[in-house]
Amino acid sequence: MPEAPSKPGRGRPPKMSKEDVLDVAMNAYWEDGPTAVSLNSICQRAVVSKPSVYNAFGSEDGLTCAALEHYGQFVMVKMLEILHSKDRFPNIIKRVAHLAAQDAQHQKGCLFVKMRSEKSQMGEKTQTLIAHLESMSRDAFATVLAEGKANGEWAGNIPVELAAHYLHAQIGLALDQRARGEDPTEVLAMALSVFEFTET
Amino acid sequence: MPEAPSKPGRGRPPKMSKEDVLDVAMNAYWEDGPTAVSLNSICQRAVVSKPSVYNAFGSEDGLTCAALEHYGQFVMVKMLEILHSKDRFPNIIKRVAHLAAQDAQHQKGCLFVKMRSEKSQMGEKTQTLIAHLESMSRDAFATVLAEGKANGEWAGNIPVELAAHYLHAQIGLALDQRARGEDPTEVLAMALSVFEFTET
DNA sequence: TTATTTACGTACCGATTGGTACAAATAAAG
DNA sequence: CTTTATTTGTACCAATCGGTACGTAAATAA
Repeated sequence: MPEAPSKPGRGRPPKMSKEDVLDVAMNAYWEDGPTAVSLNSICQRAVVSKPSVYNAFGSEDGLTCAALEHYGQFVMVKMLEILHSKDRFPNIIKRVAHLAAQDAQHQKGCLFVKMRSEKSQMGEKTQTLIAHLESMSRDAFATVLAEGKANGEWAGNIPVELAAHYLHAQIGLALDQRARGEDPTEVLAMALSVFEFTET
Repeated sequence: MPEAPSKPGRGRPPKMSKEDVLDVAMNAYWEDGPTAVSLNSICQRAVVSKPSVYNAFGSEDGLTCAALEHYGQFVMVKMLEILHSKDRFPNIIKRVAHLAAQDAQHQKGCLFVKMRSEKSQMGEKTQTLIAHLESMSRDAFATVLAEGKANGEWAGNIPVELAAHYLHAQIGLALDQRARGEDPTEVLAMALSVFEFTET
């Protein structure tokens, strides 16, 4: 009974672990690309029958959506933690840049970024979750920038909304570059230099 | 006889126009995404039989490769023309940014960028062409930057190689944003400001 | 006319897709 | 033990995928 002991249950005990399947699905989508991985292949990799997956997730959209939620909970949350930490503004920028450009976990890129770039091919629920994660991420960037501006740790000569959009886009670019095998370190540093330099 | 009158031909005259099919394929890949469009659907849209397409292009890889080449010849070339023009450096940057961020032709984004981000799912020949277009584009950026530096129209306080990589990446980001329905104008302007500002 | 060459349309191939019907298996509840 | 509830495994479904075999239409060459 690998699943939660929520109910002693009446029927045959489940052999499948929802968590295991989510791990397998998340990594498969993450590594090979969301549209390149079939539901069938996930069943094979997780050694689980298809009806079990449908019983647990309802549809392919349900599985991809759950896998993306899993990713948000266990991977993206680390970036949000940095953004919500009470560090100095330049340090937060530095730590976020390092996480995106250097951390070994994002060698394959970012599942969210990959799903977003193919969102038109994703299911309905997954598209909704993508939009939700997008606004959540952008809000977190905006908060950091607003605080940095209030504390005088950032010149703030750029509207907070635009700067947040910019930061979000540059981090996404770095993660996209890593997915392609590039090292985004220098390009990202160059992009983020607009927060350290002043106008002429 | 829609095809070139290269040879009076002996057998039955071709009904299919290679150029027409390439136009249809290019726009289909461009609009819906390269991996979202099947060879079958292209045959339907172009009102051409599958054996004709195979006769002309050999395989799906041959078709996608030819479509990307078509795109390079008729769309990407406009960017290269700007880069190779003998304009002043700031003007060239401005014109390139406008082409990527404002031009109506790139409302669907950029086929090259889309194929590159799904290159692992593309055929062998297509992957090779992607790499070729990539280095061609980066070389063009490097040339412009080197000339701008030589003419004193750009501070050049950044290595030309890195600056070219950066420009290439930012233009790609803008085109990716447009494909997602965003307006990249402000973000791109912010990214390119590193060429106009000086260090503190 | 006859033979040859070429491209066409149809109809098919095996593989794979997302999704499901159904019965055996296995537990608790009566 | 019987009933009921639940999950499993197998085996299937129609649709679509990339790719092809094959006979026919339509042109020139002889």
